[in-house]
Amino acid sequence: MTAAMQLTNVLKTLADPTRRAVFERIIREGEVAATGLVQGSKVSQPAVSQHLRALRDAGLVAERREGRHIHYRVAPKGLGPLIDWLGHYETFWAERFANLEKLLKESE
Amino acid sequence: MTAAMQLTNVLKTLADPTRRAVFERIIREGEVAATGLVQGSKVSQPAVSQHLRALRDAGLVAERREGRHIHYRVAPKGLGPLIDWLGHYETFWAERFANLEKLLKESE
DNA sequence: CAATCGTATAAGTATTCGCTTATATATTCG
DNA sequence: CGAATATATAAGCGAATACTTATACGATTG
Repeated sequence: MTAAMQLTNVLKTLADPTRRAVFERIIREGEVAATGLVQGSKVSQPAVSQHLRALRDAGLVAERREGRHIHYRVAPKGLGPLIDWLGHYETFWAERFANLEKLLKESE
Repeated sequence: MTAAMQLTNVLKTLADPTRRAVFERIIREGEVAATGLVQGSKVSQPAVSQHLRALRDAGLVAERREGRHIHYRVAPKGLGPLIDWLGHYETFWAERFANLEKLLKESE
């Protein structure tokens, strides 16, 4: 799998708002079982399960089985393709947009 | 339009490899007419035109008319929603993944 | 073992997407 | 004005997407 394909996967996976909401909840809660993610979600359990699979396939989350429960956590390396891509073009934006580092600081 | 919706637009727009390739060419070439982008593209002129519209609608490129030609250039602010989103969750990743700034430096 | 709980998969469907060909809308040139 | 150039829009189509309900699988419990 090329870097471009990985980036495409990450972008496609994060582009869906429902799936991104699941991802953000995992970020905030640290480690959550799928049940916990279904609670408070607008969509059904299978839909959440499908989103979790997509997130895992994209390398954005990892799972840990504990009895009947499967706990999901963020796999920060999954964002690597996105970070790399932004960094790769940073020099082109720097000329007219300061630079990404500065932006990251300002956005906090 | 909420911030989440803008982010969704940016992610969706960049998620298509053909469209992202158009965007990357605009980045590299600085300012290009649509004709130049059609040359060397795998897809037809209308397809390129549709991608350019999507990029403009997402705020990722700006255009400047000059006679019959329309020159496209990157609108760096268009990446704002993406940068902001990454920055917003930076603190959550920092614990286990150093921080985005460091990553950006390393990725050069 | 049987019932139950947590999660995944299967199958079907409506919507969205990216592409094509054909046509329309500027803008310039002779 | 009429022809040519640069770009956009229209219409249609096949593939992908995100959801649903129904069912299967895996692990625990009584």
